[in-house]
Amino acid sequence: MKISTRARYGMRAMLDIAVHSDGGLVLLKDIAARQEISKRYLEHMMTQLRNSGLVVSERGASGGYRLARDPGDIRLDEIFEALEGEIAVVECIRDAAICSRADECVTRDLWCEVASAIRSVLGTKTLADLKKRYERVKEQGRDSGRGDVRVHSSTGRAVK
Amino acid sequence: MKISTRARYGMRAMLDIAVHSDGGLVLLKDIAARQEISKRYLEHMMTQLRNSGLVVSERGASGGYRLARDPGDIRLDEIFEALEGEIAVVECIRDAAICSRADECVTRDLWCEVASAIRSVLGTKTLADLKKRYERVKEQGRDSGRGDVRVHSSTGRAVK
DNA sequence: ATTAATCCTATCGTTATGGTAGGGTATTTT
DNA sequence: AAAATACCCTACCATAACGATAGGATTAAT
Repeated sequence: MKISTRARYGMRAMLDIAVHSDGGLVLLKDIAARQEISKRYLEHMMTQLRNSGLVVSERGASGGYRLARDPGDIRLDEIFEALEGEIAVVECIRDAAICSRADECVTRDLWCEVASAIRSVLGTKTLADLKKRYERVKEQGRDSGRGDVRVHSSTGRAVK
Repeated sequence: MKISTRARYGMRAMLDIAVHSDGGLVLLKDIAARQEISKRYLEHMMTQLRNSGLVVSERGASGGYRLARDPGDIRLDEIFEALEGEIAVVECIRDAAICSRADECVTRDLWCEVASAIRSVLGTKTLADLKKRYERVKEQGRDSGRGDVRVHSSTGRAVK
């Protein structure tokens, strides 16, 4: 169970637009450069995001992308599902031959709970929240960059 | 983002063993028949579960499988990870070139939250819980089986 | 020895993933 | 008008994962 690069790159691209658009358009070229993602590959993700109505594009010279809505109005599960498809689906929804089995139903309920749990993380946050977090992290990195790194106990990651 | 058949079948197999072993061994053949899964295919999942120390097997005629531990001592995330691999991993954990970027860290934190959410569903339930649920559902099905089908409000599935 | 069970390994077709590429279309700038 | 710029559409490709099947090897009871 992994998160695809499409979802990761796409999420980063959305954040990048939210951060770098000052009301204007953001260039694919610039997103690709900042995020260190192949421009050609990122195009696909932008297409998916556009088809899902999360960004709008303008063509031609000095075209580019911008968010279709206010960052506070774009939930992260929308971004995720645009790139990754429906969250944690179990296919057996309308397969009566399988779903009539009580034990199958029990495990199916479990998978539904898993899907809900994911949605409750991504569905309660917006791009504005992510942007806020980004700015906080960036700020902290600036005034406490002295080389000492605190490590989070459970994840083993650098923290702060 | 889908849950693989391996995980679904394997979880059902574990539940099947929990339900049908009366202290003794459960035959692969019987699990496969009850769960309507190809015996040959289910073998693979049993191998994974055995290698993860969740079931033990006895070979030879009148061999079979049984749970390695008490059902109450087998967490569902253990089963899941045995079949599906580590939950919602992001690969960039020790890739410093990527992780030194503040914005990447922000999205990475998000994926970690997603993983935690999944773990908090599967890690707080045991096979004994699932078995209990199964028996409750089975019980309800027996004394209210009059052809009318109740539909679950949120999932839209038949409950009964 | 026969039988019945798990075990190991290989194979196979299909789909998904990650990524590249060529050429087309729209728009601005010169 | 033409060049430049930027998005857009479609195809392709290599690899890996997925779902499933199969042959034969072990192990142990009868």
